[in-house]
Amino acid sequence: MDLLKKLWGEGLSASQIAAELGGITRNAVIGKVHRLGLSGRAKTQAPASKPRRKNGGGQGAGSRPVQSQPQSRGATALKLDVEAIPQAKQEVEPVAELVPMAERATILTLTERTCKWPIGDPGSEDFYFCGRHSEPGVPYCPYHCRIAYQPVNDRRRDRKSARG
DNA sequence: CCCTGATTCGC
DNA sequence: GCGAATCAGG
Repeated sequence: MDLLKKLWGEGLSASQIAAELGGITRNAVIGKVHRLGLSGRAKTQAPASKPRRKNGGGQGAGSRPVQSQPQSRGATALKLDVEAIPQAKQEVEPVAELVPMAERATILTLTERTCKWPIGDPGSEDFYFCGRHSEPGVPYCPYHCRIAYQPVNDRRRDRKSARG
């Protein structure tokens, strides 16, 4: 079965699907979705009267000088090990997590550049992802990067010293 | 700025 | 048929 069709049906965005499938761009996903005739989703643009190519009479799309752009588009697969994240979190002592509602992310809104640090109990309604900006390809925001990549021993030492 | 889908068009 | 480039909207 076409995973693409499935995911699209699930309501995932094109970029999310592209990341999920890996190796393809969101353009490819959209293009395919269109060809499959699945495009009609929660249409954001009802009026189909949107003349593209403000260029004029040229071939707007196909004739751009693609030269210094071999494949460094958005083709990077997300490949986020979401399942591994909660486990890593267990090693972290209760951090005072507090992400503004506006910045929070759900599994559906994570992208290459959103922090995927899980907050709250997975499965609960209070569960969400940090969602703050991270460098493209980097799973966490700077703040959570420090936590995530900090040696476990360091964290434990930190805690032990508090006991006495 | 970042993201979204839509469209066009060379391959 | 595929997908990159481009566009347009949020």
